[in-house]
Amino acid sequence: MARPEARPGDQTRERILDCAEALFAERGLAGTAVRDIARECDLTAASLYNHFEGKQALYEAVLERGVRPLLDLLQTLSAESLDAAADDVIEAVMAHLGRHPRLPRLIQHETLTGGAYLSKLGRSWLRPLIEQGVSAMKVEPRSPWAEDEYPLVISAWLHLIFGHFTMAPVLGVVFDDDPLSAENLDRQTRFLRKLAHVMMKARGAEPDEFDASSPNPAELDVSSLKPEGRS
Amino acid sequence: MARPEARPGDQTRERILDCAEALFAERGLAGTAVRDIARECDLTAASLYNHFEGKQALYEAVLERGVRPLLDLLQTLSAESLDAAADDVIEAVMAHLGRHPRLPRLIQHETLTGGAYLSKLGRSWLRPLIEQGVSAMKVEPRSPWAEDEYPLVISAWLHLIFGHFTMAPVLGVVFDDDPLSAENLDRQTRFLRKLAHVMMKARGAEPDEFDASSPNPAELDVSSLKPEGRS
DNA sequence: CCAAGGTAAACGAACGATCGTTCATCGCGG
DNA sequence: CCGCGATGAACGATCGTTCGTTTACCTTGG
Repeated sequence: MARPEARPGDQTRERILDCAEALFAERGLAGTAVRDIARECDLTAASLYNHFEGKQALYEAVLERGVRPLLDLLQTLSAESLDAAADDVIEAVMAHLGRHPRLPRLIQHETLTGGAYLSKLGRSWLRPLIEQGVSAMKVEPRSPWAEDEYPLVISAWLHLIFGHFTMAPVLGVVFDDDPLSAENLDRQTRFLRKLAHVMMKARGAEPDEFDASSPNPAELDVSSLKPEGRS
Repeated sequence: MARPEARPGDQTRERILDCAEALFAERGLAGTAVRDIARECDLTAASLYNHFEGKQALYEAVLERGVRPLLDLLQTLSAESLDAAADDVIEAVMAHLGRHPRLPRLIQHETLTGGAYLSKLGRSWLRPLIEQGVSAMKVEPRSPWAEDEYPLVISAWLHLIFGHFTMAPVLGVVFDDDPLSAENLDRQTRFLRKLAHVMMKARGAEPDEFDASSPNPAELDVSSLKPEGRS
């Protein structure tokens, strides 16, 4: 049997990654000093260079280690059932992010600062996610959404799920309650499930009142769509 | 005659704020050097200290100048008609942010790094926004949402609108198209208007269909999150 | 009308602190 | 005894900020 934990080096490496992830998620790449990471895991800055080539390499290792499991999770979900119920995806993703609440912040930092890792992030992670979501929507097309709106719907879900984590600090101030507590995460998950039902299963109802079911909404003039004024 | 442009000082000050806003929104506070800001507006770092007390003061001035008009806009909207149609709010906010696309990024940076300005941001800006949204929802209660879900609904709209801007860089990579172009901003605005109709005007319908199929351990104390602090 | 004086703003130079990184050395387990 | 990993010291670069000086313009007294 290969001893699974016989390599203390990797153990140290993992510990460094943990501390770096915490600080990078909180302060971003530029706001985190190598010496701070070292101090956080009872090391010296020089020691980190025995395990990583430099600050940038450490940063990308943190991102890679964080993003990979999420990517795997989504692939697993789509493999099990292509028309995986939105419920299950929401449940699984929220549970995963609840266990790794720093990940959305890491990704949001990288997105905002537009680092070198951003294009890889978009192409190898977000693009398949969106494509997968779009094709899942095509399986069950009875929804108020036109096919060219599917990417917007999936992007909206990205915003809804990630926003709960990236906005958590300021929402915590507003509600005087931590949005990332187990209780509130569960609450948000149930809310998103309900929202999914409202969004997807909504009766076509009277879309005519609002949208003339034009297949090409690009030609509509926004200012002309004033469905109701106060009377 | 008082010459209207007899004060080049304020003009310079405004130019500094412009450059600082651009760099802070792109790289964050820690990632932006005072010398970079100075170079951007053809000045020397030393000159900036004739107009601002320091880097932190400049940063907060940028935030203040950016947030204030948005706050005013929302107050104006709620003043005109308390039950201001969600359509109008979406339209106005998206138009404003489209004209100031750096603002959501500034706020997101501040939220992520949790600077000193965050609590003021939450209390004086986001809190009234959410309270205003919640009370607007109470005016027209025919919607699938329970009253204790109103804060979640408003927060969701925050995520939907801000997300489009903060995620723009990575979404641009995915779709190979700038989400902040006039065309795509218009498209997103129309999408959000439609989503508002789907969310608000949807049949209250059968939540039983949803709750019954839910493997969720019943409804815990959903009323625990405080929609309003006072009691 | 001009000269003297005052003031705000821009600048080059420099400060100490901290940044990421390198390197020679040391300690310790296999 | 060998070798990996932790270390303190030190490097040049860059950070935010300060200082003394210069420049340009406005006011004011004669």
